[in-house]
Amino acid sequence: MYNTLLRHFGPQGWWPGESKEEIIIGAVLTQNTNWANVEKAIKNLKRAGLLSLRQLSRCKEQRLSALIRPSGYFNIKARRLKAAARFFVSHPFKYWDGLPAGEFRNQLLEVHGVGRETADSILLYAFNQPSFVVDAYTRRFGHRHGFFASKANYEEIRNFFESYLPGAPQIYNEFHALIVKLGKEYCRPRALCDSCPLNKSQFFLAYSKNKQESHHSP
DNA sequence: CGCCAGGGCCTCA
DNA sequence: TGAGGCCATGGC
Repeated sequence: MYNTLLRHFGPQGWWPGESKEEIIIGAVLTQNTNWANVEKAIKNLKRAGLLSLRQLSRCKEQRLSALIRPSGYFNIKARRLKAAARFFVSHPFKYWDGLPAGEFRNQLLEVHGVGRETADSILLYAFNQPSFVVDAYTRRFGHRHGFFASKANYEEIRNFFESYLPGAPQIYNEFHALIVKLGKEYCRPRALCDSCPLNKSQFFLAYSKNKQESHHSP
């Protein structure tokens, strides 16, 4: 499926940010939010010279929330950005060199506003660590293909992908980005299976046949 | 107008 | 542990 998606859509070139710091900031801003809105907030931050964790840690929360208003949840996200900024000021990037990714992940999860997906996005896209990112698109895509139950928990789903994929960050990076692309164009809330690039794959056909035999809905 | 978008925290069983 | 409420803007 990875190869089919890559062939169909081409390399996605993620993360859409230019620096580690911008990726971390974007990971918080994009929580349950359209990326286009995040870009407006990032542009505001850049113009204000605040696209930096050190600057964010010094900025007043109220000023910050005004700047990131277009990204939605601006009061909540201002607080979360401050927390993430403080975290990386007290534990700079170099601090994590050579430390186990699992420990880094646990520390990230302690930060207010950094949950599993945000932590994994930071690990994978800012630090090139092989942690598979599970988002709403991933759940929808995986559930529709019968990989796991719709109510499967985060770690269960992450483990599913990590156990079937080579543990290379570049693969996790590209696959997640491709799943997002698929989720936006085909695997939408109302699924467009007829034109989906995956409905011609050998795996999909075998799966559909299986489903039919066991009387499940498609 | 309603739906949706690259979640996470808090509360309460 | 997990379900449910809450947070908010902007595009279609």
